[in-house]
Amino acid sequence: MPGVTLKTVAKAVGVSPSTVSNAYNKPDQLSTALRERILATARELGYAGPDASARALRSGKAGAVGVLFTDKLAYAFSDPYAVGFLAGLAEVAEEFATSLLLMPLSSTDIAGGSTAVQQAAIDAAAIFCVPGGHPALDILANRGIPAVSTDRGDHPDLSWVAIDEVEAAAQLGEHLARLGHREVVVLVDNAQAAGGRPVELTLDEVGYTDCELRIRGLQKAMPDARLRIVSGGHNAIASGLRGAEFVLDSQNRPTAIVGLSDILALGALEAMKVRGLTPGRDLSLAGFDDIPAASAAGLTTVRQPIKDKGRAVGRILLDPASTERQLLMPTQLIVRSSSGPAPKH
Amino acid sequence: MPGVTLKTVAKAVGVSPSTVSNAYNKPDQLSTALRERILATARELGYAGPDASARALRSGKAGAVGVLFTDKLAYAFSDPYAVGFLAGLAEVAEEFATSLLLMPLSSTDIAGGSTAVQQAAIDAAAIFCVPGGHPALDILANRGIPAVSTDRGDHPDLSWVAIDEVEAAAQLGEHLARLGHREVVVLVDNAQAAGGRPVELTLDEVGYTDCELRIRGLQKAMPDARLRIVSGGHNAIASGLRGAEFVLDSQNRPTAIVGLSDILALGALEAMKVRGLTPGRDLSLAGFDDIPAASAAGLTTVRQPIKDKGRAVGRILLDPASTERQLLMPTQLIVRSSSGPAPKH
DNA sequence: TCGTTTTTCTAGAACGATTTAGAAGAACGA
DNA sequence: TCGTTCTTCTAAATCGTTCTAGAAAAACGA
Repeated sequence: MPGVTLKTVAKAVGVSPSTVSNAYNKPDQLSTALRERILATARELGYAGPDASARALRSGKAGAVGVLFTDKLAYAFSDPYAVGFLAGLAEVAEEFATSLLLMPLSSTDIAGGSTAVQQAAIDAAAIFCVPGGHPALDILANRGIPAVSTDRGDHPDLSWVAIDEVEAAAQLGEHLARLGHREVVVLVDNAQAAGGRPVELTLDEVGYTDCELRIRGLQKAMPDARLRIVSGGHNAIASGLRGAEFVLDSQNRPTAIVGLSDILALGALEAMKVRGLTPGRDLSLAGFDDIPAASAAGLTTVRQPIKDKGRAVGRILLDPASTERQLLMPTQLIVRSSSGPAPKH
Repeated sequence: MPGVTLKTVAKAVGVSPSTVSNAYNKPDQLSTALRERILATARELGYAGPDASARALRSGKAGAVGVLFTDKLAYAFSDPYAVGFLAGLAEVAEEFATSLLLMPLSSTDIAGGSTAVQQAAIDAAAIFCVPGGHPALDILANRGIPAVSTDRGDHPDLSWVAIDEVEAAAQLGEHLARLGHREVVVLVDNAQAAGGRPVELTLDEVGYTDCELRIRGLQKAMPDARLRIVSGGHNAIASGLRGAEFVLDSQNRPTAIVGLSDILALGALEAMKVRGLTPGRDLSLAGFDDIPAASAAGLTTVRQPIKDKGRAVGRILLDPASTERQLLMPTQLIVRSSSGPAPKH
């Protein structure tokens, strides 16, 4: 068994371990000749450089920021919105030669303490659409790991990069109200419905803070409308489809459906297609996020600068020069063909 | 300065550090009463559980697998194909409560030794479309980290999950040959052209093993055709656009363009649109991968089961029960409207 | 020439846990 | 009652670095 360590190399060259360490980390602390000799010997011995864990332990820097995602990791990748965030974050991470640690958020065994959030060797964390009271957040706080969330939290000292959810949703609500919609169904991401059949929820049951705020925004802008909240499962096309089916095949059809993400709205769009309903004429449909597919589908939606959001989170986390701790990003209502006047009856 | 460690807790409870460690890791090694007492005291002191780096150092397990991506990380997220791979991999990682470490592949400072690949605390690595002789691969090998590649390597003992690149491309080549195409341009991902103007390359200059193999496959199936290799930059829509512009605006237009990824082909599609060219009639266009957008665009392409590829890589890396080390995945030629008979002149 | 600064290198103590081997006491069967 | 087997807990070594303080040698200024 070899087990070539820094010590091995040091002995082979005939210097102290500190010197070998310096050869790797502080090249200006030793003569070039010696450094070359050390590096050469290291190569010869098959030494792959300082061990990552040991270095992390001693120096206190892991060289990675953690990313905490809603729900299952696999789901995150099926939403271009989440991917866009990641792309922005990755851009900054790359700039600072930092890795991104994607941690699964499995809720089992939290008490025992062997979740990824606890195991993870990270210097900081980006929190993407994680519901307010999630235990993982407490764990992070406990570990003293600086974190930036994509939702405005309750604590005034928490960092975030977010949008004004209420206002953004209100813009959309006004648009729909002006078009005469009074019967509206809001499609949300919800774990309860993940198993099989869609469920109708109350505002309290919604869970995600941002979803709740968006619904409040809609309510604010459409005081005369009846809002129903429905979920067909996690944030995925199929969930939107199921949720919309449930609604469209029921007795009291709404005149408008709002997906709280474009992905959900696109699922609803499929359900409409199957039933021969034309969006914007027979029924209005709107989404949230403005992912690329939304424009192709002619979906009315609320655009958020998601990649910028990712970049901003990255900057706060990694750039010492960045002093901003809380950032409100702009949103924009994008009206397309999927929304139109409510049909008279 | 607090610095609550395992020792602190041990002292507070009045037991040895080992016992506290066991309370977290081996609950059956101590009485339930004591364990509860330890956990309670830990909570009280604000101890967040065993330090990740220290644990990783001592136990030799980091609880994370690294992911090595072509080019810039940010680029990876703009290709649904890469994202699909990640989704499959994440699914398995989640199952094994393992995190995913996305490492930037910046090529600077390789000699010095402070690249992410060296810094990273990982147990294994997934290698996605990294060119054959890349230094990062040597580093991994040196560190003794088990790795699985998405390309068949040269070494017989390297693990991989791949497709038969030559055969897959040959299928497409036959299709085009049958349609009478003799003048073909192949669009490839290439760093040389990243700066600005598109370049025409020889087969030797292509670099990525899989790209090279695909071109060979095309050549094999179209022995009578003249193949030109062109790149407009990295793997992105804009590069495909630039590459196609270069080709379409030149003297000798081809009758068919093959993008070695759908993303590149979609870029070419845009260039065609601008010029009023109808795909499949004025000029044939084909891609590779079959990403979701390809079907929407009517793009002829070669489908690979990318999510399965990710899952398979994950299994080999994480599942001790998996014995398979080398896996060939099936591919399928998907003919859509973007390819048609070569126009006579 | 002699003190002073700079360069180059080293000793030894952390960093915060896990592991191995084994001690002390309780429980057990005869 | 005595030996044996569990159960419960501990002491000490170890993982592979980096860091702090400082020593030895070289270079410098006057």
